[in-house]
Amino acid sequence: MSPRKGLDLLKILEAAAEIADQQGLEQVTMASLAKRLGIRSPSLYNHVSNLKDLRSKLAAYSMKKLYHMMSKETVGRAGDDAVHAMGRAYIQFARNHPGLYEATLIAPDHEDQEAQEAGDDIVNLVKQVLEFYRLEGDQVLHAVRVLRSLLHGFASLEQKGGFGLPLDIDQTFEWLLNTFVSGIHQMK
Amino acid sequence: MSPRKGLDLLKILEAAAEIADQQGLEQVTMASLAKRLGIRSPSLYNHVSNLKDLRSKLAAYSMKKLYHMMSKETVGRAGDDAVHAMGRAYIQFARNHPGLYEATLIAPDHEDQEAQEAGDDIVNLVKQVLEFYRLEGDQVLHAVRVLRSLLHGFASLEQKGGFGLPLDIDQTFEWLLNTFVSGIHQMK
DNA sequence: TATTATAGCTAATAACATTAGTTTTAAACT
DNA sequence: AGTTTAAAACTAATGTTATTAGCTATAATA
Repeated sequence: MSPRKGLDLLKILEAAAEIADQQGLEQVTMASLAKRLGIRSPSLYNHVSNLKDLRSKLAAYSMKKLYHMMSKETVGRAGDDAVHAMGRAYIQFARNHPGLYEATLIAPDHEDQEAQEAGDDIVNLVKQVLEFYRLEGDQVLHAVRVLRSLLHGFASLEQKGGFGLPLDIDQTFEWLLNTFVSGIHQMK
Repeated sequence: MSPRKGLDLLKILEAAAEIADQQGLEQVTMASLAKRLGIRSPSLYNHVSNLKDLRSKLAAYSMKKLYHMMSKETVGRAGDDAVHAMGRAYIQFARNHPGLYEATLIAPDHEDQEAQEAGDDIVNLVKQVLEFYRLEGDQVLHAVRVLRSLLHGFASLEQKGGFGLPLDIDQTFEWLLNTFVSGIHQMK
């Protein structure tokens, strides 16, 4: 009836994001995405070069959203308070957007400039928050890695249902953040 | 020329494990596995009921191997020493068997008894190691979750190339374990 | 108004998982 | 030893996927 829908990359990624969050990242296929957009799957190749490219673009899209969430909650805060706020924002994002969170972990294609940058932005944000503690030399970078490991590990295990035990999960998360900050203070 | 090869589930899983470690978990398909075993893919259905079942069985297989590595390195050790040894064993496994490590994270099918048990074994092992610290009440369970989060987060990020920075990764890992144990001591 | 780049389309191919139905062999039982 | 049988292999076929090639129509531009 009407070729030429007003499709652009953003609308495509939003549709992909919905599928990912509702049905899981692996359900984001050229076929399912085309169906949701009301077009035939070969038409998608006018916008992305293949499935891998789509996933890479979705990764960049997701990381930007995550970065936005994290930075929004971190402004006006510092030290332990900022670490807690940032951590909660991270976990909240993973809970609200399970599919997009998965997408943030897609191995960053070294070709893809945009995905690369989005990842760097997040690292720099965390680094900025941890500057507060005035760690020496490389210590800040180690701390960034450790905090990322904690947050990602927690989010990933929670998402996969890895915490089978009937024990308050939010309490665990507070415990986790406290462990980290007390570890940081110790390092000095 | 010769139907009736001496195939059994173990040999099939070993072949699947090789593919996973060499080419990535997503490359473990009915087609590639059959080719490696020298049979046609429909024949695999005499041993597993479908691809999902194969992946679930591979998950159980992987968790058993991981458990074995971890427990082997933990006997005869206690406290901080045991935590470090266990942590190193975990990371070593993820490095030596990237595909199998991915497989340990396959969402445990609630049907699959064996995968369930293998997961419980690991949790119990970690718990046993942390009993040393004589934490109160639910604290041990929180600690188990936090340690798992740390280890998994680190392994996963390292595997995905998430630590882009040119900074010694083993040093980060020591930092991580130290943070954890110092956090634990703090909790008491 | 004529041109052109592009966003959609259909048709076709190759890879995959899976099912149905068949053959063959190794073991189990007369 | 000879017969039966369950299981492990097979071929053939179906449906889904990603992807490429080539066609068509339309929206923007000249």
